[in-house]
Amino acid sequence: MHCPCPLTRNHEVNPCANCPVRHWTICHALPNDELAILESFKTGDRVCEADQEIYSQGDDLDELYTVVEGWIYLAKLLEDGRRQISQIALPGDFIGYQANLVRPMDHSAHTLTPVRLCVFPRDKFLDFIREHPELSLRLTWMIANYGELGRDRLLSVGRQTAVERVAHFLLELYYRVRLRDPEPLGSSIKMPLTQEHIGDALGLTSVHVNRMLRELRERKLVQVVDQTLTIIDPDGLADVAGFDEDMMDRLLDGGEGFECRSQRIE
Amino acid sequence: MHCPCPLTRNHEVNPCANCPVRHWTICHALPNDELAILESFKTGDRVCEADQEIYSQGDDLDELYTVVEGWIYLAKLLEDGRRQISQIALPGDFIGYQANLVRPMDHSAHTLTPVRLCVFPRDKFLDFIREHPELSLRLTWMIANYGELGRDRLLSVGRQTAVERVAHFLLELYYRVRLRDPEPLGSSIKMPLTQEHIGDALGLTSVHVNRMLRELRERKLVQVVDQTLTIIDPDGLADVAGFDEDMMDRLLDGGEGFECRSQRIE
DNA sequence: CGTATCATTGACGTCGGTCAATTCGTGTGG
DNA sequence: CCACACGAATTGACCGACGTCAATGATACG
Repeated sequence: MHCPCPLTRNHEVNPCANCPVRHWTICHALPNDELAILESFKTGDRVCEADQEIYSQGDDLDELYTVVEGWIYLAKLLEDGRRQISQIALPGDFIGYQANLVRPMDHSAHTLTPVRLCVFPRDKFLDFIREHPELSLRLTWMIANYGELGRDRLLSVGRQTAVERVAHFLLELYYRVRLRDPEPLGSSIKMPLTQEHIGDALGLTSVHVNRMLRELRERKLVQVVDQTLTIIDPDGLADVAGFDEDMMDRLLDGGEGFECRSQRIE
Repeated sequence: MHCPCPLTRNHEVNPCANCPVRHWTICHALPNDELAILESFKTGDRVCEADQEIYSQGDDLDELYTVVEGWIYLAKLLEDGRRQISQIALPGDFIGYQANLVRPMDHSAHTLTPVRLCVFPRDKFLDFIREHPELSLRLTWMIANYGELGRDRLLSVGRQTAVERVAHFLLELYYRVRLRDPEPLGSSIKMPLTQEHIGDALGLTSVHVNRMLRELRERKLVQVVDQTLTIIDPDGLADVAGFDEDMMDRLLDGGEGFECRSQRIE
């Protein structure tokens, strides 16, 4: 099974060298002159509309994706329909990966906006990775990173109050977007999420998310209007969110160095 | 900084070939005749008492550990002391790893019982891994697995009721222990956790955990007495916990095959 | 024995959920 | 151009799951 969206194979149109997310994803591990390695491994591109299921919990997926453009949410469902959003995937994120690649997917991926995906064949992936240690380390970096974000969220959902959770969530999103697009034009970003999405990410109902957003607005910390998130008072918000320095550093660490290199220098 | 427990360097005492967790941890990736690779990389063993901090949130750790014996919990703290346990680490688990190995630890590790750790040097770790692709893939498998367990817990904490959470937690623990020690002697395991630990793992108070344990006991599903967990009705419990087949499979997947091999066979 | 830790239980309070009504914006068809 | 439908946001009234506080046992330990 794979995403039903149309696949384009013309790599010429989007050579990896021009890829907008090159440095936010796995490919960052490759120097310019080795980019061809991934370019030849890549299957092609898929373009999906907003509000579409890329894969569903239970699917036997045969691809892996890098998000090139657009927003996606990853979610797990209980049998009666209760939903937990486990991650908001942004450009550069690598999705569809699981510890065991031959098992059915343990979560779903759903587009929030029109999306462009870079597609890799699943069955050859580990063999491919095995031959390229730098890619392997970079992959591990990314997977470990997603694990950390997940546990940050767990702390938030398990031990923070509703206002704190919402504040935390919005700040995290804000910095993740900013990392990818560091234009200093105001402190606003486009955020294509409904209050129900936010609730499903935080273990709250949309009604209560609404109340918390009102509170944050009245306290002049943050504003969400018309799918636009504006951070009015970053410090005040960080305060409510329980964001410490280290959390901030970790969020803004794109794995630049990235560890296998910075480690060498030590 | 490293764990203050005494370090023994006499590898002769515990050669890797006799290691009890050999097949539950990274080392599983190595065939017998290559075990020496890890044996020479290993720093030594550390033995810690119960109720001791192996490393703390904020520490600059210079080691990495495989749990050889004993139980450990990993936790994150908010500034005011609220605590979220993010993982119960059992023999075979690899702890201390983070996406960025040179950053201060984003969580703490605390022993629940006396513990024996297999110690690796942190600063040489990635260089070491880079040279051994099979280890690298196995590491990625483990890290990805921890991520999945974390997101399973997130679903539970975010979207399940208190009874469901407790049921889920106990079942997960039970199967994780059984995977390592598949003796069929009754359906009991030793579980060195207080009700407060369980609460901190599930976003509940110990008082409420107590009430839920009572309910589960009265419903004849499970019993916790004197640090011993007894599963009375596995199916009934799985029902309450919202455990599906796939979840079970995933829990019982030690990465045997493990994917890079089973993938080849496909 | 005195102290400490954990388990257990009851009384009561509150945070966040449920239900429902209203508004608003957008798109769509007549 | 207007009528209508639809989804999302917003708000109020009310409720219940879980937290808080406190008392009581039970067990271990020095």
